[in-house]
Amino acid sequence: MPQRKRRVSMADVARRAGVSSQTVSRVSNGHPGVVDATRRQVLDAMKELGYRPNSAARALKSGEFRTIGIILFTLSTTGNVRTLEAIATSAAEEGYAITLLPVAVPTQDEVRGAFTRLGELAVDAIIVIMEVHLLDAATVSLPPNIGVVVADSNAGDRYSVVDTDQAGGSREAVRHLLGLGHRTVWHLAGPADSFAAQRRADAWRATLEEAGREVPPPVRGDWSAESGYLAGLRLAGEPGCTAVFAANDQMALGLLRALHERGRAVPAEVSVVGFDDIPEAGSFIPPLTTVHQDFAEVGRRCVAGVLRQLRTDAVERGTTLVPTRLVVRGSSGPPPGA
Amino acid sequence: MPQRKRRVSMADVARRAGVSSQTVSRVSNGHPGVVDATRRQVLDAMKELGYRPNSAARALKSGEFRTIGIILFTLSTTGNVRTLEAIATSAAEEGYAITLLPVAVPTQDEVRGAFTRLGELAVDAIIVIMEVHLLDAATVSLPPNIGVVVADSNAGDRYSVVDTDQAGGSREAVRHLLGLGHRTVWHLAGPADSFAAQRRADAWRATLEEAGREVPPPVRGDWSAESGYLAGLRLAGEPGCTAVFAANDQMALGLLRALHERGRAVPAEVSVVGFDDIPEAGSFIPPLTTVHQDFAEVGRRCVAGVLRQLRTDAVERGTTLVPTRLVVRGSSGPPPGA
DNA sequence: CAATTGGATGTTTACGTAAACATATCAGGT
DNA sequence: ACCTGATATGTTTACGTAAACATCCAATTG
Repeated sequence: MPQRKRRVSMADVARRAGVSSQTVSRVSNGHPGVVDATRRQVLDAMKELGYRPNSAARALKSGEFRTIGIILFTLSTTGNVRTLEAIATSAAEEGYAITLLPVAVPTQDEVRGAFTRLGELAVDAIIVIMEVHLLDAATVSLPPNIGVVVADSNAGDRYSVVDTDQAGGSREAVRHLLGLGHRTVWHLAGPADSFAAQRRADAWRATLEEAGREVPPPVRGDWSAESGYLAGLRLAGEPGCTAVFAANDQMALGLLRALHERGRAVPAEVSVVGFDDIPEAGSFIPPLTTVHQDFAEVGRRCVAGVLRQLRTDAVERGTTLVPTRLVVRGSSGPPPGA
Repeated sequence: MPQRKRRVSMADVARRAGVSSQTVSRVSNGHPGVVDATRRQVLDAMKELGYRPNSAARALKSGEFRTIGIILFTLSTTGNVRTLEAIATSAAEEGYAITLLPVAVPTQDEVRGAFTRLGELAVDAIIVIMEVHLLDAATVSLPPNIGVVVADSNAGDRYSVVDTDQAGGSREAVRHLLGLGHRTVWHLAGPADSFAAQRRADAWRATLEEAGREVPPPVRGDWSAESGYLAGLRLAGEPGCTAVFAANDQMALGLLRALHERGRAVPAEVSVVGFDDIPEAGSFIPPLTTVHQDFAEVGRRCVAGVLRQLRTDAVERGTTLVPTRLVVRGSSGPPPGA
C-alpha cells in the first residue's frame, strides 16, 4: 500500500518562507508582533504549500479540542432532532464542532459504554439528550473537568439541566380547553418511562384538580402516531369526552385519524390539543392547536451552559426552564351545545 | 475527589505498575506479547488512576482520528435526518465517531467555509449530504487524501455518490396509479433547485410518456406541508385530476388537507401517493400510499464508501442507487366510475 | 556615541502516544 | 555447559504545535 504523503507541517512552511516555525505558529494563530512583510511571506508560503493546521497536534499541546460531544438515544423524535440542530448551530457560532455519539439501545450498559468512549474521545464538554434514569449507572465513568449539561431530564440535583417548561405548557393547554367551556379534559399520555411524559401528565392532572374538575383516567401511548390512533379508538368511544390533550403532536395526529374514522367531528364534537408544534402541525386535518417548544433556545442554553462550566472550571447544578407558547389553530373549540 | 490537575498519562500508569510506558501502550491497544501477570498489573494501575487514552496524542502519532465529518445544510428534512442517523449508527459499528458540520445558509461561500474548517478538523473522511451545485465552488479547498462520499446529489462524475433510486421509486408510484385505472397522474413536485425533486419529476414524466398518457403541468411546492396545501387547493379545482403523485410525504399531507377541505374524497375521487414513507405516513387521513426509502442502507453504503476510499487511498466516482419499495395504504384506489 | 529598551524573530522544550529498535530472559537442543 | 531462537519488556525517537525562554537588532535616550 502506497505510503500516504505526509501533510504539510509548520516546519515545511517555515523553510519555504525562510523563517522559524514559531513565526509560522504566530501567524497561524494571529498573534501580534509579526511584522507585515514577514506575515505576508508566511501567508504566501502557506497558500503555496496548501498548509492546514494539524488539529491533533494543536489539541495535544493546548489540551482542548474545541468540540462538544452529544450523547443521544435516537434521532427519530422531533424534539431530539430539533434540539440537536439548535445545539449544532449554536456551537458553530462559538467555534465548536459537534461530535455525535448515538446510543443504539437505551440500556444502562450501552449508555455506560458511550460515556466510556466519550472519555477517550476528543471532546471538551458533553451534552446529554436523554432521560436521566439511563444515566444513573454511568456517572462514575465521566471524566473529571468536563462540562455536562443534560437536556430532557429531571436530574437537576446532580447535573445542569436545560429543558422545556413541560408543566407550564401543559397547564396552558388544559386551561385553554377549560376556558372554551369543556367540563374536563382527557389526556393522551406519553410512555411511562419518559420524564417529559410524566411531567406533562402531572401538570394536566394538577390543573384539573386546581379547577375542581373530574380527572378522567389517562390513556397511554408511546409517542408514535400509531399509538395515538389506537388510543384514539378508545377515546372515541367515551361519550363524555369532548376535549383531549395529547402529550405530543404525532399522537395527536393518530388521534385525529381515529376520531375521523369514528365520525367524531373535530373540533365540533371533540377538541384536540397537542404538544411540540412540529412543522406539519398546521397541515393536520384540522390544523392542530398545540404547545410550541422553543428548541432553538434550549440548544443555545445547553451550549452556553457547557462552555460556561468549561471556562470557569465549575460544576453547575439545577434546572433551567425554557418557556412554551400555545398556538391556537383549528382543532380546538367550544364543546357541543355550548 | 476531582483531580483538576493534568490527566493521567501512560507514564503515570507505567510508574504505578512498575513497567515501561510502552508496555502500558501494548496493554492499552490489546497487542500480544504481554504476559498475563504484567497485563493484570497494568490494568489494575489503569483502573486505580482512572487512566484514559489521550485521543489527541494518539491521533498525532497514528495520523488518523477515527472520525468522519458530515457536512449538511439542515436537519429539518426527514431525509437528511434519517440518513444522518443511519450514518451515525453505521459509523459507530466501524468504530468511527461522527462530527457534524452544519452549514447555516446554503450559499457557496458558506459551504466553502465549511470545507475549509473541515480541512483543519479532526476527520479522516467526509460525507456530504447536500445538493451538488452548492459544492461546485468548494472542491478546491478539499484536503487531499481524504475520502468523500456525497449523498443526495448528481455529482457521480466527480464524486462517489450514494442515493436513493429516485427514478425507480417514482416510476413505481406512477405505474401503481396507472395500474389502478387512472387515465393520467398529476405531479406535486419539489423545489426546482433540488436534484432529487428534478429526478422524481423527470421519472414521472417519462413513465407517463412511455405509457402514451397525457402529461399534465406539474405543480411545484417547496417540500413543506404548507406548500402542499396551497398546491392542493389548485389541484382540487382540476376536474380531470383523479390521481396525484406528490414528491414527498409532507406535501402529500398538505394535499390531503386541501382535498378534504374542498370536499374531494380520497381515494374515492382522488388518489394520492407520496414519497419517503415517514413514520407518520400510516396515520394520515387516509393512511398514505407512498414510496419507502431505505435510509439505513444509504447510510451504510456512505460509510462503507468513505472507509473503503480511506483504506485503499483511492478516489472513487460514480453513483450507487439504493432501491425503493412501494407501500400501498389507503390513499390510492381506482378512479371514480372504474 | 554608548547604553538601554523593546519589538521581532529564533531555539528549546514538552504535550502523550506508539513504532522501531534494543535488550533481557528462558526453554530446548546439541 | 553453550548456543539458538523465541518471547517479554525496556529505550529511543518522532509526530506537529505553541509556550517559555533566548537572542538579535534598530531606535531612542542620557
